[in-house]
Amino acid sequence: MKNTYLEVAVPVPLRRTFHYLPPPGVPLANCARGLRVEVSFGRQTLVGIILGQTHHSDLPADKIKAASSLLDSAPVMPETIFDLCLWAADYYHHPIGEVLHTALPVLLRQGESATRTYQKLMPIGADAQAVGRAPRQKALFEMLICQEGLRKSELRAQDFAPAVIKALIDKQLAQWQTFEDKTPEIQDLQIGQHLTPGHEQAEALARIKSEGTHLLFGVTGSGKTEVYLQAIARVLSAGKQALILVPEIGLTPQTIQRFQDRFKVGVVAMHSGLTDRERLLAFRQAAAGTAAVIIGTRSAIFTPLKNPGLIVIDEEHDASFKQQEGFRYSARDLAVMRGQKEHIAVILGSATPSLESYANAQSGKYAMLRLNERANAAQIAKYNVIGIEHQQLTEGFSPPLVKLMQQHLEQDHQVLVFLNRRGFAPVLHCRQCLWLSTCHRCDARMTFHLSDRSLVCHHCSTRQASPTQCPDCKSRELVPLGLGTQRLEAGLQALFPEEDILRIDRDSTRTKGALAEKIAAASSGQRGILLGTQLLAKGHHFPNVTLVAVIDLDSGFYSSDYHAIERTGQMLLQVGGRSGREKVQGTVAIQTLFPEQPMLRCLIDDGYEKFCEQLLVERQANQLPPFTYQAVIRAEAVTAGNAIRFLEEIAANTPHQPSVELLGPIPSAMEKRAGKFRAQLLASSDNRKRLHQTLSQAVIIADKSTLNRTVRWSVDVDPFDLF
DNA sequence: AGCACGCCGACT
DNA sequence: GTCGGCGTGCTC
Repeated sequence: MKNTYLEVAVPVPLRRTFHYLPPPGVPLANCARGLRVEVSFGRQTLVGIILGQTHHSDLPADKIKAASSLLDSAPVMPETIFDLCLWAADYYHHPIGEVLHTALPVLLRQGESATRTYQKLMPIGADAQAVGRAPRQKALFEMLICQEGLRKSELRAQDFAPAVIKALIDKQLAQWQTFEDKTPEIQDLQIGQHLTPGHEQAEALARIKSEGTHLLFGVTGSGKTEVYLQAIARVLSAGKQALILVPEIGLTPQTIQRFQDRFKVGVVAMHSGLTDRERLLAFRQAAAGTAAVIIGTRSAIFTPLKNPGLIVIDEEHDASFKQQEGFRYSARDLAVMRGQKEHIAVILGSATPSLESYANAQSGKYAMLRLNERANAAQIAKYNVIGIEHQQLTEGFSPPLVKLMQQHLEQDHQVLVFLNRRGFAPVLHCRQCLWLSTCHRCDARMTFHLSDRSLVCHHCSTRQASPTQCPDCKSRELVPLGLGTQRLEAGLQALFPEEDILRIDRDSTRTKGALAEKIAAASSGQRGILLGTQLLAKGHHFPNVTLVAVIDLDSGFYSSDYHAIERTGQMLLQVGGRSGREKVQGTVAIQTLFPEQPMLRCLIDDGYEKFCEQLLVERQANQLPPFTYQAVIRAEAVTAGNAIRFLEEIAANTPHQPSVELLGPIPSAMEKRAGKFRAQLLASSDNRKRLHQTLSQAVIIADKSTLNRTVRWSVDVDPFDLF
């Protein structure tokens, strides 16, 4: 009779599984797929997951260890999530052990029980005579029999001394047994009052099927959230659960509150602020069906649901849905795949959908649901492009912009000034010898911060005191070059001495709660100037802002990465959505050196949809995604040249596939970052299957390379950007 | 990734 | 003489 081994995925960065014998005393039949086992692996003890059983192993039988213990009696995740992980490991070419690991809360990775358990003291036998004469022991024993065991809390309530309990156990008349907590049934949901849907919202709701992916393309203020809420209410009334994913920046207490207000009970949030214990609790509640609505960020896509009904991805274009290191999955794409596996509906919502989702909706792969009207008659922002080629700028502001700002302020409105660059100036410069403040760990300039007169590298966070004289020529003529938010703040102070100015960026919101506080102050403010970075561009609405000023568009619009223009277009529309309210039209003023840039004109004059169409034409002409598929192998090494050499080895040894192109390797746009030299190899093809075959082969070469000792590398399928 | 083994430099 | 640097080999 041949040996049967367990095939176990272990959390190590190895693209293979390991064979173990069942734990001592555990029958093979109990070692089912999806159960966790504790195994000794090399000199360490790890928690692995059983993938299956096999009769074959390349290893001699005496080299195969037995697992030390079985940790579950039921799979830690439902079959569908398990399958999703297997699919993701394959699709993203990432080690299966690490993928399964990321799908579990930390405490489950460490071996904690997946279900809530409690201990009960159970009687052995039923013969009260066996107790003898001890009256307390006899009373306890009789009570154990008629109550079918007692929990610790019940024993305490009945005042049984520990010595009495111990005596019964010693006489072998009672023992502790572990029971699984019976999870309470889903509470009676009280769904709050819905708003009356507009006709577009009603139509969108009517078109949401019980299965399939839907793109909810709704302009800002068109009431996407109300559509989500009512779609969720529908699945809840059918006794099912809903999973909502929001961008990292969007999971605010207000967002959670909005769902709680509508659904009263059973709303569970999964955010970075939770402790490991709280995360496990949320995971169990979702898995047991006691949580009706689960709201979370990227990693919540792996949350098991007992009765899955709907997945919503809000702001589906947002970068935070793509993990940018290690296991580089897209939670949005996994959501679509999960929806297929669980036969439930997926709603991707955005005012500025990603090109790929838009294209999928146009081709009919997703159902397109449009919301074109803003609720309560609010108007779409007006765009005002200010060419600054021939303008004399004062601290970054052109005269027409200053005038415009004055007008809005005089009407007691707020003005939001947007610049995606924090600090005072992006570089410090010596007038005498042309020295520039560069970072020694990165190929980048160090940003000058005036508040503490420091130089900070925004790529590796290196901070040093700003020199008072040039390190090279000792001249004292050091001047800050360029604009950052701190400098704009000073400039605005001089231009508008009477106005309140509130700066909101990562530097001004370091301390916990500072961001929420400033946002609240900004939303309730009556008049004045708000100034900030990306932080301000997302999510929050400022009802009294009527003018948004984009100080420098050009750094985003012109980039070697073809994704940049799409992102900048999304940003322009998103900042427009921050402003205006009922009956007051918002204005977005944009300063640029190229006011006639065709794509900018297209976005402003014809709208986001035409902008997408136009970009898709260009992408098709240039054979770029979504018309082709891409993957990047990224590498970084402390030693210059090692990353490139490693990728050259891969490029040279990976068998060529028809229609698959390998481009590079090339040094990354910023070759040195945080002391590491970085390079990348781009693979692209119009044939997804062949691209993945190539990647599989490339990964084998990479694993075999002797350079991979000193090179850190990862595969990035469907990269979000090419830097 | 960890973790151990193993062979060459500056110190109690 | 040792403590410890990180090269390389392996993990069922």
